[in-house]
Amino acid sequence: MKDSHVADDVTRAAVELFATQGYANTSVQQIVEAAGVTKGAMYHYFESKDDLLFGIYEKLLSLQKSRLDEIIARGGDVEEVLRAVCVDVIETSIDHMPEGTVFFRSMHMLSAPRQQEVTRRRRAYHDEFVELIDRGRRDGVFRTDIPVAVLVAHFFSDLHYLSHWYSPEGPEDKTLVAEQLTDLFVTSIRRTDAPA
Amino acid sequence: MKDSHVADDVTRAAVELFATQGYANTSVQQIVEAAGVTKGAMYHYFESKDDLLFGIYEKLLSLQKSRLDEIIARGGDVEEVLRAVCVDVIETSIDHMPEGTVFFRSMHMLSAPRQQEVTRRRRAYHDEFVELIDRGRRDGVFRTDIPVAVLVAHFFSDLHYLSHWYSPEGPEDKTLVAEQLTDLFVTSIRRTDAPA
DNA sequence: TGCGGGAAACCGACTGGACGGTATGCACGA
DNA sequence: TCGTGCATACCGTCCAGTCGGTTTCCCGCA
Repeated sequence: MKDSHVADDVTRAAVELFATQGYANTSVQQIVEAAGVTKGAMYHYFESKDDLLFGIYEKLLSLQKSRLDEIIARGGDVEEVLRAVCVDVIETSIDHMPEGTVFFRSMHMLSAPRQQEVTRRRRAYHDEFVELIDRGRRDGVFRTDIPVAVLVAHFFSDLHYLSHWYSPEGPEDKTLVAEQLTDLFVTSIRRTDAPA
Repeated sequence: MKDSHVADDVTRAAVELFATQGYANTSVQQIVEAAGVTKGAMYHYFESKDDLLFGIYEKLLSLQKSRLDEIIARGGDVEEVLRAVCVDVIETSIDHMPEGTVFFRSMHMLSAPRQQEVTRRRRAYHDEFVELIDRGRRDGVFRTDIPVAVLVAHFFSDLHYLSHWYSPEGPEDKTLVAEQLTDLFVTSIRRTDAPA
C-alpha cells in the first residue's frame, strides 16, 4: 500500500462501504466503482481485499496510540490525565466512526496473522491504559475493590458501542458526549471510602 | 422453524460456528456436518441461512425481554429494581455469550426487513429501560445532568463488550462480574448533589 | 395383526451465479 | 525501449439453494 490518489480514493470508498454493508457483503467490484477506478488499478496498489481492511486498522491504531502517548507524556495529576485520555479517544473515535464500525465488526474477517498483529497493537494501548489506572490506585484515587480488567473493559465498552447509537447528525454534541461518558466512567471508578 | 432434534442440533452448531468464524465465513455445509445432518434435512426446517441467523436472535430477544418484564413486574424501590435488571441481563448475556457474539457481529448480515424486526424488538427493551431510569430521575435518585440516551448507551455498551473480554474459563466469576459492572453503572448515574 | 397408501422427513448430486484474483496488453513518459 | 501505471477480459473456486428421488412414519381398514 503506497501513496497515490488511487490508493486514497479506494481506501475511502472501502471504509464507507465496509461500514454500511459489512466486509463480506462488499465486493471488490463495488469498491472500485465507488472509488471511480478499475480493479487493475486497485490491485496495483493493494495485494488483496484483506490488505484493504488491514490498512484501515493500521491507520486508526497508529493514530490513537500516538495520541495516547502524547497525552501521557505531558504528565500531570493522574485523574486529569485519565480524563484527557478518555475524552480524546472518544472524540477521535467519533471523528473516525466508520473506521471504528468496521474495526469492531469485521476484525474476525482478517487473516489469522493480521488479526494477531491488530491484537498486539491493541494490547499495547490497553496496557498503557491499565498502567494509568494502576497509578491512580496506588495514589489512593481510584477504587481497588474491582479488578482492573473489569474497570478497563467498562471504559473500552463505551468506545465500542459509540457507533451503535451516536450519530454526528443527532442532537448530541461530540465534545459534550465525550465529557459526559468520561465523567460517568471516572465517577464510577473513583475511590469514595477511606483506604482499608 | 419448528421443533425437532434436527432443528435444535443445527441451531446449536450454527451458533457455535457463527460465533467463532463469523456468519459469512461459515458455509451451510459446515453447519450441517457439525450438526451431523444433511443439507436436505436442514432446508426442510429452515428456509435459508438467513433464517438460521434470525432464529438465534429471536430466541435471545424473547428470553431477555421476558426476564425484564418479570423483574419490573415484581416492583419495588427504583434503584433495587434497576440493579436487579442489570445484574440479570449481564448474567443472561454471559450464559448466552456465543449468541451475543453473533448478535453484535452479524446483525448487519440479516435481510433488511428482518434487521428492522430485530431493531424493533430491541427498542422495546430499550424503552422499558429508559422508563425505569426516568422514574429514578423523577424520584430524585438519578442524575439529570446527562441525557438519558447517554446513560442508557453507557450501560448497554457493557453488554456489547462482554464477549470481547469476558471468558467463562477465566478467573472472573460470572455473578461477581455482573455485580461489579452493575455497581459501576449505578454509582455513576446516582445523583450526588442536592436537587437544583 | 397385517396391509395399503399417503404424507412428512430426509438425502445428496447438481446448478447457476457471484466474486476474488490474475494474465495480458497498451499508453506514455523518461 | 524500457518500466510504470493502469485497463479489461477471463479463470477457478466456492457456495446457497434446488430438486428428483428414497425412506420412515402413521393411520384407517380388513
